[in-house]
Amino acid sequence: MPELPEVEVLRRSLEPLCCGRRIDRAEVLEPRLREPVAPDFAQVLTGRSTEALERRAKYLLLHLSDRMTLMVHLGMSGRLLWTAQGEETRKHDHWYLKLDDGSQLTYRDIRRFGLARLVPTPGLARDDKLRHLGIEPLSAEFDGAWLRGRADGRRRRMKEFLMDQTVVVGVGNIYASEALHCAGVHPRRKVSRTAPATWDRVAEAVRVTLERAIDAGGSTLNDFRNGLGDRGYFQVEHAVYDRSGEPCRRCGASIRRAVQGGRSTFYCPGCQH
DNA sequence: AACAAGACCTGCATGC
DNA sequence: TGCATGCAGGTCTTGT
Repeated sequence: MPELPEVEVLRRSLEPLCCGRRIDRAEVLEPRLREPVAPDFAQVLTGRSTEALERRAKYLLLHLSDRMTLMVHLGMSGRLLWTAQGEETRKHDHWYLKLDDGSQLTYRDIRRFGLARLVPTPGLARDDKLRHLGIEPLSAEFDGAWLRGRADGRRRRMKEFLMDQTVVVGVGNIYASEALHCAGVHPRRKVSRTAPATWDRVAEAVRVTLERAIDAGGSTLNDFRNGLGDRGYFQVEHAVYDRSGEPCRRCGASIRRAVQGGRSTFYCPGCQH
């Protein structure tokens, strides 16, 4: 579910609600996430205050007092939900924080592919999850020349290349398909010897696609919600994702589904080359 | 070294 | 109604 736009939408919705508060209480209900939630999770969090909520790639970084950061990844089905008052916990609620205004931040994740890890803030950039991450696609340094430099001499295909988090972060299965359609580039195209002008189109398409998705509140296929439980609406603007058999809005050809790297890829055979 | 395939987990849609 | 199969937004490890 959550690629860069969804995580950014979540960050923006939560930031004003849960920063600048004291954590009165924390509780872990189910520690078995992708990696076990640390035994001292609740104890470390309790009493600290929340200072800022940052996003790096698909990770949320809740910076706390006393140089501690809570790093959260939503996996495929994770949600962070803010409620003005404490709520009964439900099935698949794995941990929650109670803040000093009576509000509550709950982590819910049906598939438990998510992650919640406490990391000392000074060493954050060297954390093994963050250390190898590539460039932020919405940063000023991200452009066609940068992508081309990373692709140099490789035989990889375009879609796998864009989804490689050590190259550029935040692009997952939906937005790789969408951005490549926007750029008119076939997902199976090899990255080697791709013309500079094509790289410029790809980089611009990634940027524009992600920004539009953020503006639309992200894509809600099944379960994505922002911090307030609201759906996103970018899925209705999808050009190719989950539209196999439907006509391309640009050229009218029938959208195709293929399997690439074990994942569904959607593309238009008429206008992607 | 690069790449595909499998693993992790639950729920849902589909077909018999 | 039940049961079996395949599929889902992401990493991470294993095997070729």
